[in-house]
Amino acid sequence: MIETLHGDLSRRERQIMDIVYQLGSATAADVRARLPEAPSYSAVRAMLRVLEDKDHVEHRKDGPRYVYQATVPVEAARRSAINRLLRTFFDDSLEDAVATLLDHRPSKVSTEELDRLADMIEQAKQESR
Amino acid sequence: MIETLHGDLSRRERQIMDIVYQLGSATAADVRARLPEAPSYSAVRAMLRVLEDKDHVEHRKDGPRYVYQATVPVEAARRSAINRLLRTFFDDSLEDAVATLLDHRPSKVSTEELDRLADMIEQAKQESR
DNA sequence: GGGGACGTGCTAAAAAACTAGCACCTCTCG
DNA sequence: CGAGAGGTGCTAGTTTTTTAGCACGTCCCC
Repeated sequence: MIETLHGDLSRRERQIMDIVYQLGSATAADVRARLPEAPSYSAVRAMLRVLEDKDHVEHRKDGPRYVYQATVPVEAARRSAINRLLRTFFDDSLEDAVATLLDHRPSKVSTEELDRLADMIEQAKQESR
Repeated sequence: MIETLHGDLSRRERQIMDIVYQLGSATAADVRARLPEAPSYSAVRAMLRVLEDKDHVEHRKDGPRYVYQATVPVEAARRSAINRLLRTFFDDSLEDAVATLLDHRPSKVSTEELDRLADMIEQAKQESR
């Protein structure tokens, strides 16, 4: 059975986890700065504590302050997120997903980038042989 | 400013929207059948009504029953979801995302599929010229 | 035609999420 | 040293989400 990592997070919790993953590690202030319609600082801390309770993040001390990071390594979280995306929006079709990706940000996809993508695919072919 | 479509959904609402997008259209019973730790049928209906209030879904009648579907077309939702994924987990790097995709499901990526992907990239190159 | 299966709308209440505020701790630097 | 700036834990309250149940409508078919 496919279990969606992070599938049971509340709205705020999800927003916070996104930020934590994006930043790699973050203090309560970092998180608050990026939170849409940011609540009180105190509220952010409380939620980080809850997330720690639920084992979604952990903290280390940096001087007086806590620096949080996800307990689940970013690679695993990526996979889970991709799985969800593919399943929800692309009927599990890798091809369709890549098509949308390419189609999606034409300005940002440079020729060099396309070359590297082509290389990656070529290499995947070699490996599957 | 980047606005994350569906970024303000509650936990259940998000789960339901995922199902609605996945199925294309769905009745309350359909949704309930796929909902993790499914609540009562009645609860599901209530939440669909709330989602309709918020304009995230709309319904049409099929005989006696309501068939729901997302108001935001699936293409737009895809883009939004992809944006979020790239930003959160791949530092907006298309390349890294594709790399993870390829790496991700080796068994399911057939040679034929790789060929088609290569074609797509080739075509993107042409167009960017 | 009428009973059952399966719909719906609505309401009220339990549960979860979200929030602010207070008391206290810990660094920094004049 | 000894404020002050900026940390933290906790607790209590509000708001939102999530839920079940009831009253009623509609279709099907025996």
